[in-house]
Amino acid sequence: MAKEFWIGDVQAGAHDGAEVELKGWVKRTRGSNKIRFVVLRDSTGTIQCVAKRETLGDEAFESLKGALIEASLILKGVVNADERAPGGHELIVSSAEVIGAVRAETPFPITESAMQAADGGETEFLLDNRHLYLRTGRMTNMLKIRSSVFGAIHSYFRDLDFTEYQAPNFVAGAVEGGSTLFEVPYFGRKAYLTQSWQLYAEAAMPALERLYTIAPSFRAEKSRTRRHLTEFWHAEMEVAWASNAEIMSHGEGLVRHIARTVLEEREEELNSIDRDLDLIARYADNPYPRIRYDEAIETLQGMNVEIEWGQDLDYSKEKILTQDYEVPHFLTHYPKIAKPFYHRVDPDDGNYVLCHDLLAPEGYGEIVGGGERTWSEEEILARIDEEGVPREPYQFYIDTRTYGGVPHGGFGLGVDRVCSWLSGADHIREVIPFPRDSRRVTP
RNA sequence: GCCGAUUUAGCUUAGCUGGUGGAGCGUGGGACUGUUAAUCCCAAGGUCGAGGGUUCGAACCCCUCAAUCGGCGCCA
Repeated sequence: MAKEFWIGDVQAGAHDGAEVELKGWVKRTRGSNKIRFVVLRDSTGTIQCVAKRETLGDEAFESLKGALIEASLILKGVVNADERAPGGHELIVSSAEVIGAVRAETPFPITESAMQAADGGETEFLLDNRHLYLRTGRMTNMLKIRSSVFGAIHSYFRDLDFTEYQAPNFVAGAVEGGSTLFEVPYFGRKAYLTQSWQLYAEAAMPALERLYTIAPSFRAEKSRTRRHLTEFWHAEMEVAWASNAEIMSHGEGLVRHIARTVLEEREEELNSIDRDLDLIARYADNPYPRIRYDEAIETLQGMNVEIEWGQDLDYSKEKILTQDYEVPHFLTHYPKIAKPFYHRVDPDDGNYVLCHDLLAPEGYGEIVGGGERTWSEEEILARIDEEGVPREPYQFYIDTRTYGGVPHGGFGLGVDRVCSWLSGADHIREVIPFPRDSRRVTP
C-alpha cells in the first residue's frame, strides 16, 4: 500500500527506463480516442502519462478516459525521458486503475478561469472552496514555504538551547487591549482566547531562562487588511537577563535564519510563484539597522507627514518610513504613553520604554514586536495602577516579580506575516490553509 | 467602527441611450495515434444577489436589505 515512487524523483531522472507505479491525482487530460495524455500530480510534482488504447485494452482505456480532473489513479509503466514531455519525463502507461473517481455531475469546481481571475490572490469562490484550492500548485507551494518557515523557527531556537514551552489558550485576562478579546463561555464564567503567550512565558522564565513557542494567538480585530487574521500563528520567545539590544539581535538572527532557510529549501517553489530570490538573499545576508522612535518622527516630519511626538506609528506612517528600506529596520524606544504597562521604562529617560518593532520592507509592515519587560515588583505595580488596569487577573504575573524578579524580555513574531512577506503574497490569507478573519470561519 | 466598490450559467465574463441575455473554461456526445491550458463540431446549463418601486416594457433607472471584496484605525 505504501507509496514507493514519487513524481518529483521521476522528473529528477531517478527512474529513467525503469518500471514504476505512480499514485496521484489527475491535473488535466487531453488526447484522442486512441491516445490519452494524463497529467498526473502528487505532492512532489506533475508528470505527463501517455496511455494508448492498443496497449491498455478497451476497458482500461475507457475508464481512464472517464477519469476527470482530481480523480485519483494508480498508473504503472516505464519512465521515458522525452523532450516532448513537460518536465522532460513521461510515463508510458501499461496499466491504469481509477481509485477515487470524480463524477461528471460534480466536476472539480476549481477551474483555470477561477485561478486566472484570482491572479495569484484569492476570490470569494476560492475562499469558499478552500479545502479544494489547497490542492492547486500555488497553494501547495505556499504550504511548503510555510513549513520551512516553521522549521527554521524551531531550529533557530533549539540550536541556541532554548526550551519549547506551551502556554494556555484559555485565559482570564488581556495582554493587548481588552476590546480585541474573543470571549468564550466557560462553565458559567467568562474566559478568553489568548492574544499572546507572553504573560505565561514570563511566569516560566525563572524556570527555563530561554524559552520559545509557536502557537496560535487570537485577536478579535475587525481589521480588513492584507496583514490581519483573527487567528494567527505567533512565534514568541522570552529570555532572562537580556537587554532590549540583545533581544533585537535574536529577532534579527531569527528572521535572517528564516530567510536563509527558505532560500535553501524552497528555491523551486519560490520560483514557481515568481518570487525574486535576490530580495530574499538580501534579507538573509544584511544586518538590520536600528532607528530610535524620535529619529523616525523627525524623518517623517522632514517628509511633511503630519505626526506628533507620542503618537504610535500607524501603518500609513510605517509604509512611508519603510518604502525606501531595502532590508527590515528596527524601530526602538517608543514613548511610554504609546505602550502598555509591561514594557520596561528606560532608566535613562522616563519618557521612553525599552522596546522594538521590526518593520519589513515592500509594504509588509510590522513582523516583530518586543522589548524588555517591567521587572521589579515596585515598578510593575506602579505601572499597572497608573494605567488603571485591575491587579487581580494579573496576580500570577506580579508574583513573577515578587519572587526574585530579574531583568528579562522577549518578542513575538507574526509567522503568517513573515510567510506572506517572504513569498511576496498579495494577502496574508494566501499563506495559511484556512484563514480566519472577521467575516469568515468557514470552511 | 469608518470610507469605497462589486454581485449575470458550476467558474470567468460581454451585455451601448431600457426593447426576447452572448461567449470562453468545465461537463455530456462526436472526430482525431504525440498532445503541451490540445484542436474541431454539437448539446445541456440563466426566475441577471433578495425584496419593492418607476415604466407598455427593467440585467440596465430609483429605494431597502444581504453577501462579498478593497482600504483605514488597531496590531504580529
